[in-house]
Amino acid sequence: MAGIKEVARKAGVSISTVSNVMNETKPVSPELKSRVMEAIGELQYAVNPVGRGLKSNKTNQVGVIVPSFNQVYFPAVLQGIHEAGIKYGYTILVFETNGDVEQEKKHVRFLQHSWTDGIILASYANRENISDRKYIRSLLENGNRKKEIPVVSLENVLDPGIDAVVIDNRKAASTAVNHLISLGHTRIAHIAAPLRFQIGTLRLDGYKATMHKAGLAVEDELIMEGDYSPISGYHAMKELLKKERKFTAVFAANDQMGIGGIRALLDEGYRVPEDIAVIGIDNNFPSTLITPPLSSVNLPKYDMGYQAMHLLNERMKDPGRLRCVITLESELVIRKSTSSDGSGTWNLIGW
Amino acid sequence: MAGIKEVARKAGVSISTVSNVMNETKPVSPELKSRVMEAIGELQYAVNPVGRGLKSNKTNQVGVIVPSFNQVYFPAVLQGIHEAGIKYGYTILVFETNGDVEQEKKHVRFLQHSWTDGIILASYANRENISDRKYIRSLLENGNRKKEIPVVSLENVLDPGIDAVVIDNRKAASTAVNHLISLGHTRIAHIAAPLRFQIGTLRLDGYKATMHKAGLAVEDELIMEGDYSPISGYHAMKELLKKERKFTAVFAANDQMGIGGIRALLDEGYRVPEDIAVIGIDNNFPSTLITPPLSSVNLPKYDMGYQAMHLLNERMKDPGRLRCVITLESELVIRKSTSSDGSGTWNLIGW
DNA sequence: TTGTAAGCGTTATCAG
DNA sequence: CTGATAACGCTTACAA
Repeated sequence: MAGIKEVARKAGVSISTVSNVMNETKPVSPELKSRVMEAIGELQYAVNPVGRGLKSNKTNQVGVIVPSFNQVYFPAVLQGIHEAGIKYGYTILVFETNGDVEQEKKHVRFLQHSWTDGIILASYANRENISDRKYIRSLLENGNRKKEIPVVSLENVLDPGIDAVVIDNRKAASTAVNHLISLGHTRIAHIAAPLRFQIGTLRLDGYKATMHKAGLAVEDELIMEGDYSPISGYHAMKELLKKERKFTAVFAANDQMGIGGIRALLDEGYRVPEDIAVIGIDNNFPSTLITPPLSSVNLPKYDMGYQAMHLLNERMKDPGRLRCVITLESELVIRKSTSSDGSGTWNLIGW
Repeated sequence: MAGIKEVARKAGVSISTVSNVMNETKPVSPELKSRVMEAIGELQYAVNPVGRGLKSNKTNQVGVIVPSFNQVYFPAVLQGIHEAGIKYGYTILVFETNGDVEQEKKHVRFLQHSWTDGIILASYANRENISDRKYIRSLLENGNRKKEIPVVSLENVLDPGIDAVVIDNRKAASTAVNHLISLGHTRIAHIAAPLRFQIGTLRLDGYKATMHKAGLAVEDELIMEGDYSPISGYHAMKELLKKERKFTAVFAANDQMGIGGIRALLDEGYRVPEDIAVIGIDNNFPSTLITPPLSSVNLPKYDMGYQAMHLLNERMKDPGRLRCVITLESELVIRKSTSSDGSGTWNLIGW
């Protein structure tokens, strides 16, 4: 693979002329331009991004940090990021944290030192935690001598100064709970997402507010905390079933826990939805495969990724830009885990 | 974020001394070493990989190109790659092709121009196709002026000269088919993976060979080609059901098509496995969620990724190394889609 | 053991 | 419009 020098030599021009042709930085006479183009073609020349990066202080790479590649959720987000990345000319460096904030910090520091142009971060940092708080501040004041590295947060508003792409978690929870209420349920339990995260507290808030609004009692006994995983939903449901208080419906803070919950109900001999109805949030394809398929609130996963990349691009173009939170819409999807009228088809497309 | 110069100034030494301390390239007196270390700590210095990359012609980045982030298969592979990448000091650039060879070529070319240190590639290129063949050759003879860029192929042996991590596809198919035969099936249909790829032909070969070996007839009428996707399995099964020839079992070349196939059977009123048994290959978690859960042949997805990264690392350390194909083991997993004795539990862990 | 200086491939400045 | 040259941050001969 040839370098700019070879091209210049072959075309009989200076390297600056080649550079100007490549980048259209300055006008070049048609004569020289065509000679350069020809040389480029013959030598299969392409700009070396490392050399350019050193000079321009830009790598055209963005780092993406997510808890897991293997959940059904983030792969879809990643698709959106990738697609938008192609559009805006960025390649994607991926990092998995396994939900460990220390790993997350390590990856962030690495990216900050790497002159990555930006970071998209689905963080597990906890604002209530002093050390995490310091880390979150560091996301704002990071950057090498030359420039700050912009960060876009996925799913939660990490800091008033950090851009974010989120959904209205209270509203999504409310949608789910209202659906259960509309079916006549009054005793509704909740399997919450981790309450040290915004997602957990906001969806819990939405659940409580909606219950109150409908004049229904919120009973702490009927709230169990999971960790997003199916197995945690399974155990949470088993715990709920041991309680004194009886319930006829469960709102799980995500589909994975909802699926685990349904498994627990079936294992204990309950019928879903006749005895106990279940709804989740996310609308992932596995939710359509189980029997009964899980009702859910659809989140625009692909779009979240796409918008995150878009937002990052905007900020990279204009660092002074006002900080911005993009809130995307969610939507109720009724399946048979709440209503026998609900859809029962498997989703066989897109995976 | 400080540069090497600031560190040198602060420590009162030359930049080469700082470099030597960082890289332990040459011995440095304890006196200076400690001064440098202190300066590094105070300034929070970390080597700038771009500058280093320009000089050393190494980026410590590997590109990973897969058909889709969103299938259940590759995310698990990606986890293995990521984990091994951390171990060996490489970060991961990801690219999605959507199964489009043109996109794949584009991404490969990009990586070759980027001075990526290596490429892990799950290719959709077709050796029978002239243009693809040329492309495959270019994987061998690529590289910039300074060095070749090693490629590790995932899942198929692209070229005798390219390292690969694969499974024994014939054997996996044979395992699946033998399982069906052991259950007494004699009329076994096959939903094949795309036959322009090795995976498709090898699994078909395994199917045919195993049938012959058991003295069973292979009937072309009972072989349908899918495209890996669940919906293609659905349609393939519908086609099979229209045939004159009847069958009592189906071997699908992957789980996704197997799932689609089961859906088709249920929609047409067949009982699985009583009327028709189904088995796939992959053993992905969604296969455990459907009713009846799909029997399968487990592929070591995580390990494939890990080994691919490992192999790439070996090659990067020693480009002259003999070319190598790593073949990983697969394993039968019996569920209720073939045998009512099979496992019926949902996999609630790891996703 | 330490420092000086060249050079990696590119862009940008500035003089012609 | 074109070309020579400095500079980006770092590593590495080579000189001291």
